[in-house]
Amino acid sequence: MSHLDTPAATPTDDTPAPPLLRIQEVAAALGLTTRTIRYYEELGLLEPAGRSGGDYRQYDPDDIERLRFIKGLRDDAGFSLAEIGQLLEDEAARARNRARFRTTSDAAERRAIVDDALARVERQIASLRDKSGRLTTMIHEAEDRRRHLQSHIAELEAGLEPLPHDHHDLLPGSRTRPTRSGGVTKG
Amino acid sequence: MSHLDTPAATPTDDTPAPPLLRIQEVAAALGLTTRTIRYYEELGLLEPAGRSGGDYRQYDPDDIERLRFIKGLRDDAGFSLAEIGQLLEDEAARARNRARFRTTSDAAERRAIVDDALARVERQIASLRDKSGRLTTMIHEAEDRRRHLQSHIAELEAGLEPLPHDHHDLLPGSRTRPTRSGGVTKG
DNA sequence: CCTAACCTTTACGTGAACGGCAAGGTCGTG
DNA sequence: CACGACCTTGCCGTTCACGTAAAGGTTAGG
Repeated sequence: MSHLDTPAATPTDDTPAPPLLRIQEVAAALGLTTRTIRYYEELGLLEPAGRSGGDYRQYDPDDIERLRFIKGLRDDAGFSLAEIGQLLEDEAARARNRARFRTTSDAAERRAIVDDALARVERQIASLRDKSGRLTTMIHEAEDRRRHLQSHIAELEAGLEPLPHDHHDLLPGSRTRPTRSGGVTKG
Repeated sequence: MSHLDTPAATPTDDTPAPPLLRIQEVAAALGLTTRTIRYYEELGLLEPAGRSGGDYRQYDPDDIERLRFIKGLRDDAGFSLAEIGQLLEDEAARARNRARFRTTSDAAERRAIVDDALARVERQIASLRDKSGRLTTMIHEAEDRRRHLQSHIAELEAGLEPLPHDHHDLLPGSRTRPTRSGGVTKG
């Protein structure tokens, strides 16, 4: 066993000892700030795998995954941190349920536990699908506008008269609208 | 009031004179507050169709549509009001372009204007699709978890031994996780 | 052992997105 | 014309999601 490529596995322990990262390494890897990560911990969204002798937070790959998931819910799905807390709490409940599941042998209770887990996951899915569906509607509306423009371009390319047919905006804005020259920057 | 259901169209004007609403009626119809609507106006996101003699804001159906669009971008897509301002500014640019379009007869310029409009709309679509795609990914992950649970239930219903096969979490959380008993409510 | 770079907690500051109140004006119905 | 319900602007307060600085402890390298 001279060609060991993984650091040094004690003979009595064959688990590869996961690499523990410090907070800034995690932050850099995920595009977050250390403050943000500590804030999420303060809210109870995650807890680092461990602490060093000098109380340094130590994060393992699971922590990274969890943080990546949180970031996804925040950026991609646009959930508030409170909502994310709910979703994660459901996950935690699932984990606890699995533990209980393994320690009981009552068939009915097992059934109840799994049913509960299923209900939780389906709530998550419904929540996500709801958002996705409404987003899709908005996309379709935008695509309608694009289709309209493209047919307009086709007319131009054919060298036709641009008869002012109904150009049906999905957004009003025809009647002289706010100039918006300054942008949203408020005073 | 008599049985006049549409206000009163002056004989010289055949456009049906759109119904003008006051701010609270609009707010109630859209599930917003009057404060929110005024705030959006302060940010330049919209401007009421007109004012009454006593400076009351008056909103027409186009305004309602615009507000509904804003609310959609905020709630469904999770955009910030600044981002929404950008998207609306694109819309405003489209409107201005249409005006320019109708006052020019230079084919090349017309082409340029429509091309610009198309580019803007495609930016909007890309922006929305990006969000939608990432959301869809998250849905698939959740569905994977559900499928797994369902197969688990099937096993139980068949009365099988629950051999602890790989239950592959997409979220870690196995290693004793934060209790989260208190919720996210911060002190 | 010394030092720079990193970490810790504590705490106050900030921008976004409103909530809510005050002081006064307007609208419409009796 | 009175009166209640609605509106106006102005301004300060609040919650969320962090930013940032202070005062000190830890870790890795020379």
